[in-house]
Amino acid sequence: MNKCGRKKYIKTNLRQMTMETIESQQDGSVSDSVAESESAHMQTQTGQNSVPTLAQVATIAEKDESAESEGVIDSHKRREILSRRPSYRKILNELSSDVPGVPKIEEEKSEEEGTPPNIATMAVPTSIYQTSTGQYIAIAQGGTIQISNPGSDGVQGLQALTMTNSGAPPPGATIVQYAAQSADGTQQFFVPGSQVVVQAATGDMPTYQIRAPTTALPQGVVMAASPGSLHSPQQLAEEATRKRELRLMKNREAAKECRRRKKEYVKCLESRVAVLEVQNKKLIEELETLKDICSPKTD
DNA sequence: CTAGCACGGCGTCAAGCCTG
DNA sequence: CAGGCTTGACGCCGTGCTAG
Repeated sequence: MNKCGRKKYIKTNLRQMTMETIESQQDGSVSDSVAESESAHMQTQTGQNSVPTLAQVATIAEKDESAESEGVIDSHKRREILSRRPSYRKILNELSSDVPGVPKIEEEKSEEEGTPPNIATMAVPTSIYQTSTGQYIAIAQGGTIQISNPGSDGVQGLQALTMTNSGAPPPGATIVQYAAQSADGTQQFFVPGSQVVVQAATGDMPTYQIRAPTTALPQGVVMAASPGSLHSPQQLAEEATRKRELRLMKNREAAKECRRRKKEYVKCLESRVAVLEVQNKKLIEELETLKDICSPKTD
């Protein structure tokens, strides 16, 4: 087994091993909502997609281990076996609803982070962005853009703009009318994910690049200013590339978030294991005490 | 010092799930 | 049902540790 394979094997079985540990802790009297919720999900999924039960997965995993030691791995088969566990967020949230003290994974907090609380109370925006000059841009429902300057005692300098295509915009044809002037003379508009859309150098058609706000290095994403007017094969190819880059960027962020949730989930399970081990130990001691009481030695 | 190993993180793909 | 979201799997890379 090469190192990568070993690593992947460990990673693949980490969750399953954790679940087996917990399941061994679970003995009817001591409820374990993690295992319950997971097995519940398993059962629902088994009905739909023939996902094996925990025992089946364990058995198959053992077979996998032996097969892998021989260097024969059917990754596709393993994918099928291990595919589609319930999401960490779902499990943890169910766990937190069952067991007080278990932290919940927030739904989506990326946009709330870094946004002053007083911004949220001034309107009902669908999105809030921050410009390079520290201003906040709130895009309200209906396409109205509100621009504000954060002051020491609240929000100042509220401005409102409308998007040129507000109303019934064609898909993907949003035109930003507000931009901030950056140090290098380009105009920037901030988008979610701590990145900026920068107006690129002049050409036949205005283009935009997605950059990190602190650096001037483009990430190779070129956005057409008016996708609705694409006709030539080159433009179509650029649009396809742009869509792909956007998808990759989103998936990159999603993968990061997923890993963060996974780590949180594993931490939660580990702490739960620790609690249950203590609980189990206490129960065993109690059982021994009761045994001694019920069957005193006859000397 | 260096090769080898273990481990963690990241980007990407693919497939299932969820939701409007 | 289409499109977005979620997550397992895989390959790659960087880092730290250790034996030679």
